[in-house]
Amino acid sequence: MLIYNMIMVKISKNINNIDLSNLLEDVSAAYQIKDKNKYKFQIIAYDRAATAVEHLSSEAKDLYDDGKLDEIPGVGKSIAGHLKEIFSTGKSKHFDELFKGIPDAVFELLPIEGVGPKTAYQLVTLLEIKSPNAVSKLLKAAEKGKIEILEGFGADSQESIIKSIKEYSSREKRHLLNYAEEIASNIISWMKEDLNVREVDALGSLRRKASTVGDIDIACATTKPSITIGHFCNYKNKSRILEKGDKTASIIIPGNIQVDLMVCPPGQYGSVLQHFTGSKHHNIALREYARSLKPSLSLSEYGIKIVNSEKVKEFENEEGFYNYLGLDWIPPELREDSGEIKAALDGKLPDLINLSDIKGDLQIHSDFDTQTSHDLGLSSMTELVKKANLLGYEYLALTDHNPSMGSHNSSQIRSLLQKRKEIIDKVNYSLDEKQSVKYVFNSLEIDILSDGNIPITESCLDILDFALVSIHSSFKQTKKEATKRVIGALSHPKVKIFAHPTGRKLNEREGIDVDWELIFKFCLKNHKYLEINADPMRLDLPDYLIHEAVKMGILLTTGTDAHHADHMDNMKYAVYVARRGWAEKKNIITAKSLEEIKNLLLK
DNA sequence: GCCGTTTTCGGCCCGACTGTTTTCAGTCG
Repeated sequence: MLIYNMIMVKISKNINNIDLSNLLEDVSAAYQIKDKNKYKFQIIAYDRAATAVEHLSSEAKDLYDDGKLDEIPGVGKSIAGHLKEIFSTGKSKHFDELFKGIPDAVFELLPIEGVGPKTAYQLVTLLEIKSPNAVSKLLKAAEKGKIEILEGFGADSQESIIKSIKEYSSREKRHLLNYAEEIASNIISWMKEDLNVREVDALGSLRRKASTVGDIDIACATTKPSITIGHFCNYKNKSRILEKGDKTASIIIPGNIQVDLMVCPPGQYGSVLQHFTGSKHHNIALREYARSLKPSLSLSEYGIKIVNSEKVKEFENEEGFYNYLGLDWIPPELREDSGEIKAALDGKLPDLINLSDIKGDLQIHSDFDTQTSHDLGLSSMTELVKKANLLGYEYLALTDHNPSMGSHNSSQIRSLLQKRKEIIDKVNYSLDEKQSVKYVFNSLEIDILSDGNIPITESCLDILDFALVSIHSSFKQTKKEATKRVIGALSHPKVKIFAHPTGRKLNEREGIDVDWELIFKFCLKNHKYLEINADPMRLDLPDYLIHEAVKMGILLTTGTDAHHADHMDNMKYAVYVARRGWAEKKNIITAKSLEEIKNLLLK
């Protein structure tokens, strides 16, 4: 959480969406401190605007430059006016007035779990905590026992503040999807040992297959709720119990990972699944839709009821829940409030791609030594083909990195690639009727240099069936430079695929800043394909860009970027992201047959 | 302050849990 003055310093240069979203959250917090009831709807409005800005697929500053600020859903005339004032003058009179009388330290405390605006304000004023370093000052005060003697606080709340601050400072980043899946599967196995448990599922962002997962959510249908909650709290690997009630419980496991459990009788499992899968925004939109029906309906984890009535209709499964609202069942990956409710109402939900549709893997690294500056693969071409057969693929592409430019001249590169081609040809000759694999593409993953050139001559490119290009350096170029760079590299006729397009690494670095609309148009016109990289650390293209690409009719490919035969099992992660981007079988070239894909890649 | 398959006015998602309280406010998801 940034404080207003710190943001103001940045504004004169370039304020990004995260800063802006934090600012709007601070405005909401300020209203909550001033008068929660009086400003009830302003609070809702600013919270929504904050979320909307956070989830924008383009920078708010760019929208401002184009005069499109008030096109953001949830940002109306008033808020757009304040933002315009900030973008043009560096400050907002209205916000200045609002923040008057609220110490900066208050906003510093808001990220602490369990400390909201009111509590933060109480603590800061009663203990006279000053910015900066308000969090560590609060911790010191707590450890000296200064909180428990304050009115409205006690020993328990003091203890929980201490624990929260310690967790907050050592708080792990969000977890990668594959790691979260592993943790969840251990806990699900544990829950199945309780014989009262009828159903158990991982929910929340994990069930929606988001790229990163914060808390792990689990739901259980059980005949004996209290026993099941107790069993959960006895999980052998827990660090501590965060809370334990009749219907929910939360524990912390090593690594500071929070696991939440919700239990219910089997007859309510459908509504519990729905509720706990979220997303929060999907649920809010769904409830608003339900309220707009006649008669007006109210949704909760217990089921559906007519507003102001008592009787709740229960659902054993989710299909029943959605159908009761006149909607098709919505796959969890789509539940982000990005048009899925309207589509479900109109019977126009996409027929999402499945892992079983995938017929090949178009990014794999072998152990052939291309004398590259990047990592070599660890498995031989034969091992990789064997694995592809196990997966039932029709084809795969060997896409080793290009030879390093510093230590090779053009003719050395040429002879290296010629030798490699002969080996791949032999592998192709060795394929027979008994194998599912019919063809191994001779390809290469080539660096895009910072000026948009590639370190391979046209005559070397001719040795290949086709090439991938990707960015491994100079991530901080301006949007204009980077866009030109990418289009330059994609312009070679042999180059067909733009691999891990943003170059992001989850929890490590942001991707490049480019004009995606321009690049998408170029790909569409020139028959270039955007990769969905399955490496759990990349998942690149990201889901929201896939959605944009799908809407434009651009074809995408999937590749695991495997550097070992075992990594080829990661294809499911590419499919998850593709589904989150509304991709159908027809949008993905690796769902096409060998003959079809040859037409796309070799022409 | 936002917004429209009910609306340009009159609504605005829903409930669990905790701590400090004697009936509820704050926080969270």
